[in-house]
Amino acid sequence: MISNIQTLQKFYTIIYKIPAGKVATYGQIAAIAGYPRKARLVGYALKGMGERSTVPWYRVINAQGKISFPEHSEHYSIQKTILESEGIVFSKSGKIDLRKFQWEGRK
DNA sequence: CTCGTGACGGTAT
DNA sequence: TATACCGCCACGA
Repeated sequence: MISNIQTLQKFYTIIYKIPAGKVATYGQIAAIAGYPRKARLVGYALKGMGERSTVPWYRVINAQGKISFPEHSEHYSIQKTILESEGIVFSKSGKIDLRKFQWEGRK
């Protein structure tokens, strides 16, 4: 957990804005929140939130266009399934084409 | 206080 | 395209 509640709220608020059918990267969320180069904080924020949270964490992926979980883990399959149900397409190598699906978010 | 560890990312090779 | 490194930084042992 991150002690700075303000920062957490900022991250969550931004993530809530990602529309279905689009994805954003950890670094992108951090940058929009005003914390460029602090992508890891976003990962920590999501890791620390409970299962019951309604934050669409599954719409956040890494800058390589891939899911940041081991390919055979439970989390991985859940995230991939949800994203595909929203229209996101995965390539053979498990990558998402950010040119097509990345959310062009702004503050 | 030091160290290892990440739901990360940019650069170099 | 694939590794390897390094910067970054909250946390916990």
